[in-house]
Amino acid sequence: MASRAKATILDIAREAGVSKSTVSLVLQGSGLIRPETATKVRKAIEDVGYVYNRGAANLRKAHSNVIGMVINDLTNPFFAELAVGMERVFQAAGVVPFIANTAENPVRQEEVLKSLMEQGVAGLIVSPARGTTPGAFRRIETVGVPIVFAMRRLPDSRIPVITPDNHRGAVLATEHLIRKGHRRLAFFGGSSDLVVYHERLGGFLEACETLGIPASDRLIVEGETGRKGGMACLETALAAAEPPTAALCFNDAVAFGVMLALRKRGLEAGADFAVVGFDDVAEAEHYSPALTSVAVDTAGLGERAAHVMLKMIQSRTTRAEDHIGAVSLVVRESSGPDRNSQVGDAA
Amino acid sequence: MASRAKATILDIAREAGVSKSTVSLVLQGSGLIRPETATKVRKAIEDVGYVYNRGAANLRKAHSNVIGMVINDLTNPFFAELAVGMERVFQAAGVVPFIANTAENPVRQEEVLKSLMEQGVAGLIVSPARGTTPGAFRRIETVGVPIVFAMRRLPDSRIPVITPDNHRGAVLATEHLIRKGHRRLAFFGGSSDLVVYHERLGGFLEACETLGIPASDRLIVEGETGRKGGMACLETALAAAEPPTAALCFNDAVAFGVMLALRKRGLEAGADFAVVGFDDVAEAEHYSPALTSVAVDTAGLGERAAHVMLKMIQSRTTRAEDHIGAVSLVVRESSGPDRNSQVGDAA
DNA sequence: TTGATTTATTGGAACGTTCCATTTATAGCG
DNA sequence: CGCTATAAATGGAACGTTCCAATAAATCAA
Repeated sequence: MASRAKATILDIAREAGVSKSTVSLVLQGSGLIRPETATKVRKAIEDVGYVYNRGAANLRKAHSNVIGMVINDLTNPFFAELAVGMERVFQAAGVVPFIANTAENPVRQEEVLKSLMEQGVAGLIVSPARGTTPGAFRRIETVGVPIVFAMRRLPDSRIPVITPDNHRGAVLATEHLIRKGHRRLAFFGGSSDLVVYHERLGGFLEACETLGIPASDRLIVEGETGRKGGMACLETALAAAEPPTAALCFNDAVAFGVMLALRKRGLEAGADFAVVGFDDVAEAEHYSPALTSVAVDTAGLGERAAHVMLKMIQSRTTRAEDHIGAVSLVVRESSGPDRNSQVGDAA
Repeated sequence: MASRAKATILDIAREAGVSKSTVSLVLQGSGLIRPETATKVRKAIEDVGYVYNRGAANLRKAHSNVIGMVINDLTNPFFAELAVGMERVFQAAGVVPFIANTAENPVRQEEVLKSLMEQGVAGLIVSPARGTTPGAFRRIETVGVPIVFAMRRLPDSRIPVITPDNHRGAVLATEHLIRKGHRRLAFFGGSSDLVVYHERLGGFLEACETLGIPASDRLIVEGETGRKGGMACLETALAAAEPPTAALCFNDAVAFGVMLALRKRGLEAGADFAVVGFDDVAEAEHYSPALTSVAVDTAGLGERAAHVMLKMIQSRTTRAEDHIGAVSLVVRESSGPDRNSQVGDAA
């Protein structure tokens, strides 16, 4: 069964008693070949244990069927969900997505992108690593391979972006807290080298402004974007002279950290301190107390990104519109009313 | 800067005034070329916006630098951690891992494997989807591409496996529960089409046997391997005439589900019902109550798998030893003593 | 029958690399 | 100087496909 050297189209041709061209046609499912011949060829393919060499094929065809997904943190369930959404639509389109992880490391990202390009991908969907330099994608752009950014954008680049409406999400969440009677609010986590950070913080500030929370009653604590960062933020905040009674967190991971730190101090999220997260990962619903969070329809954004990519490939363009996904606030237990206030209306 | 058609080695040669062979040598970092020439060539490479065509190169070289990681469920943080461990060692070896998700779907797995093979991967690390047919990898084996299984094995295959010591882990966990005074024990979640299931269940049963828990006091509830499955298991168990007071769960996800269901009934894990998980995902430590679990050193297993793979590639063999990773029980809050028993010693 | 048309099949050049066997230039030695 | 040894650069064949143009075989119209 298993011949030593790997079988090629010529081996199949010999085995089936036809020409290599015929085999190639069969491989591509051309309707030009007589059904009986096709069957004969297919049998030969099976017999010699052939595996198609896409590299060789691409040498002639120029258009490959693989696209690269470059993700900055696979261990964040958020990005895994995003990947899953994309896969769904790519699979249907007969495109194979290869995922690569950059672990939030620009150098690693550079390597990964290089490798993907060398492999001849038809397109790239990227959630850029923090600290990506503005020129990191210029090379790829000039070559003409379509790129779309997912979830994160770079300061000023012409590359299309698929992202949730961060500003609006933050506004919704902040309004919710204020309506619950909170008057001293904090924004926890994230750092200003991320564009998303400015968008979310911007929404927070705007809502404060609109609903009359003076700057002196707002506390902004930058920090890491994981659980640890959230814990640190809470400690910092509670050490303040007039500590806040509620916080909007940069993302759910930070929120989980905050809740953890509260519990360590014998306080409970919701009753003693209101916490709102961002992203609404699956875990949020199952936490205790369940986390109020801004739902961004992660898988949906993934699908959208994939669609945009397919369209770009098809129309051989490198430009596309940005897409800002709708968001909604999912109110759960972690965002109770201010215990000292008598307002607390329903959502 | 950006020429229309994509630049090849010949364009560089023309630009730099050398032959294509020289360019090729430079590309491979050969020491045979004069440093000044190399510099000249490198400049030309930059100028024409060249991207290396690995497909064409592999046509001659036969050995590629990419390996495929095929993972059955990316959204399970457990597998993401595994992937991260692998990436660490591959990166150091100059190998690029491409990750593909099968979403626990054998058909999808088939497609993904085919694609990876066509791409000419040097090796494959696979955590097979549930329901994988025994013959699914025969094709790849006969071609001679090295495969290693991670975390899961197939009923009888000669493919090397990297897996934690599931049996021992289950024994440790079960002994722990019995020492805490529990006498009616349950095993929750998983199903018998998974080899892991039999290993873990086997450890559970052995420990029960050894420490004198009669079969009549053991309850085995199969179920899905996620949160939902865990919730269902608990309901089933509590409906029994003589419900168990403690459970070893197939994995942490099931355990989280059980804890959730307990909370819904106003019970607390640890105080009212002991719960032990398996895998010790990062989340376990941060849950409330913190989950007692069998730690399997996920990232370590990933690294090990990657090392085995590299060795196989290097020695062009398709065989390697299995590797059973050490496990340890991490005792946290979710596994309290039986409230009706007076035993409850320390770990 | 002949020529035109359709249906199946085929040879060969091209794709962008690598690598062997050569060639050319440079240096070393007596 | 001539000769060999070493260093640097090069041409050409090969890798496994695709696809165009060409051929061969079968069918049809007149």
